[in-house]
Amino acid sequence: MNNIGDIDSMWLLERLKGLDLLRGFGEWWWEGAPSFLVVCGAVLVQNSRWEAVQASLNNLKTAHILSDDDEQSLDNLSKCASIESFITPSGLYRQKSARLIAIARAIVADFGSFGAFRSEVSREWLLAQKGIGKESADSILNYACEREIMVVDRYSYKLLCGLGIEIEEYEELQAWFMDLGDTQRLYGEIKLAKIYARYHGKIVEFSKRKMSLDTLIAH
DNA sequence: GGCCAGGTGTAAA
DNA sequence: TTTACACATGGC
Repeated sequence: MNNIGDIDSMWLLERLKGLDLLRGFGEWWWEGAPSFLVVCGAVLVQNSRWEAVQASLNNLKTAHILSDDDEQSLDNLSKCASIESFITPSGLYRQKSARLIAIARAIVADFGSFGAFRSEVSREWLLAQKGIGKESADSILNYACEREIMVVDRYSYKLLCGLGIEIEEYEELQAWFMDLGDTQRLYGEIKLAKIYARYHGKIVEFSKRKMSLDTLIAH
């Protein structure tokens, strides 16, 4: 088991520090975030593809359940009996429907509004909701609540595995990448929360395309 | 046809 | 604490 103190890891870290995360290849995820859509997307994307999630979200918008108005969307969803028929494209639709509605109702019950939820919610509260695990919780905290926490996922894990560094434990993997993201503070005016968001997105985009580390660094 | 996708919860050993 | 399995559609 390698760790951040190993020579190979340090070598990698030094090279990745030179990576310009804010330019070149890759897109900003969740343009328009922070939004209640992030909460919905975080659940819908579980074991699914983003393209499928967009189809589900579009169905919910067409049905006038979700819109650009976060408070209205939260209110609408909390009053739904089921959204199964709208979210079939992204799979696991029965449990995702029940869990998303339950989450919306819990937000209303415990915070009263999406705005209050955004500023007051804790990681512990999120993890206590059925259907929200570590990755979904961190996605919501970073993308919807703009907290300084970085999401790690299957791709983050596989990227490091491909380099001979195997870190299975979520928080340990997260700490590894957050150390790296923290070196990007050199971008000054960009908030660290934004840097983490960009970094996670970029890692996924590159990993999906099976690009090498050299390609990642070159872009 | 088989495997995988920006996971999570539950049950059993 | 670890492992196995269900959940379900859609792309390649």
